[in-house]
Formats: sequence, structure tokens, C-alpha cells
Amino acid sequence: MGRSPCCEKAHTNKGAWTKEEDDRLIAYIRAHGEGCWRSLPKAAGLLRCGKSCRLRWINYLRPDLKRGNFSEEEDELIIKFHSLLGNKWSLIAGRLPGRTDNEIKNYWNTHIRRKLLSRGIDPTTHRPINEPAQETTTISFVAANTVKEEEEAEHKITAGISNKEEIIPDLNLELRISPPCQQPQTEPLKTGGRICTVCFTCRENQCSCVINRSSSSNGGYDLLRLKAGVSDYRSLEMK
DNA sequence: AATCATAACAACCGCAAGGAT
DNA sequence: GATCCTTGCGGTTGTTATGAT
Repeated sequence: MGRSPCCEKAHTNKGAWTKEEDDRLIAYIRAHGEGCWRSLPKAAGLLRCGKSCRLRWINYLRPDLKRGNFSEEEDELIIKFHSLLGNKWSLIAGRLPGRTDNEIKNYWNTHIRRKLLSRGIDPTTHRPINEPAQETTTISFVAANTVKEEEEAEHKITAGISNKEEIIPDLNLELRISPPCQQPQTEPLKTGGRICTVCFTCRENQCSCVINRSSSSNGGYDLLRLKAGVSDYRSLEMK
């Protein structure tokens, strides 16, 4: 039994949104709020699939979007966060109020990549392009998906088939920040779009710790402490 | 003015995670 | 525990705008 399609493709519009569609979507969400994207199109009288509605709202119609050009400071923030988080656009977007993951991803690909290249920096590794490869230790915030994958990775290392950098390539650890806990962090920061809710400080699911917790209404943890008033991201010292 | 190349960005697609049953 | 459904993410594509020739 196959997976059912996300929508009935024969009766859905595709491509650019019209003003009328935008208005309908805005009006519906204003009246009923976000959520249940699958049933929203029908309820709102839109011939679109739920996914499309969600994307349009999140990337374009949301009232809190900043729009407009990125400032020089935002550029540097994106570069900094990308060096820490890699292509985790949603995590980066979460730290740039008013910006969406799609917007940042596009901006990265069209502007920042070139900007870094012109500075002689590899946009993937954030290292000087001409710098010879160094022996570095890498870690990843993305855990292996399954025990089996972990075992396979372990097997590859043991058998000399691969090295850790190939298996866990997501994050270069040439930085000097670390979570305050003493024990190794084993829980993933995020699993498939869901933010892990284990506190880095006290390691409890529903902690009362306020050190790393964001004050924003959407929850989440301010690992880099930007929301908590440490606005000078330059203090996140990196090599 | 016409044509082509490139940039910018909106939108789509496939996939995976987690919840519900 | 297995299966299905919904949502969200990241990569990619398509379309439009802009600049160069």
C-alpha cells in the first residue's frame, strides 16, 4: 500500500500565487490561525495543496517578515551561523528575526557564497581556499538516524573503510564554545525538523533553567545566547 | 531594439521525523 | 510494533528581472 499523495494534484493550482489567493490565505489564517495545513486549502477555498499554502505563508505572507535587503550585520551573522551549523537553514533563520530559511538559503547561494569566495574563503568549510588540509576533529549535531546507521559508521571506522570526517561531516569543530554540562551531549539538537527539548544546562526535558532558554513565545533554546542579551555575536570566538 | 547571460527569488519536490491509530 | 498521516526541512528547479553585448 503506497503512501497517499499530499493533495489531489489534478485539482490544485501550481506556480505563482495570485493576489486573490494571497488574500484568501491571509484572511483564513487571521480568522483561524495557523495549523492543519492539509485541510486549510479546502477550508479557505483555495485550489492549492497544504504544503504550498504553508510555504507561501511562511516565506512570503507572514506579517512579521522583514523583507528588504540584508544588512552587512546580517551577512556576517549568517556567515557565522553557517560556520557553526552548516546548511541548517531553519536553525539559522531562527536566529535572524524576520528572515525565513528559504530567504537565507537563497541569499547564501546568490550572495554570500560569492562574497566568501572573493575573500578567498571556502564557503563550505569556512577555511582559506589555499590552506592545506589539516587534521581536524569534527563533530555533528545531526546524530545518526538509527542504531543501524551508527553501527555501520562504527564498522566503517573500525574497518578503515572511512574516517570520521566522511561519516560525520556536518560541523567543523574549530570553535571554542561548548555547552556547560559536563557529560557528553548525546541527544541530537534536532531530529527531522523537531527541535530537541533537552536542556543543555540541566539536561532535563522540562527544566526551569533560564540560562539558555529563549524568552520568545515559540520556545526553543538560545544556545548561542543571542536572544538573551548577548547581542555581540563577535564574542562567539572562533579560530 | 534585440538577444543572450546571469542574478534573484518564489515555489516545488522528495524525504524523514514524530504523532496518531 | 506496524502503519499511516501531517508537518517541516533542505535541495533543486522554474520564472522573472536586470545587465551586457
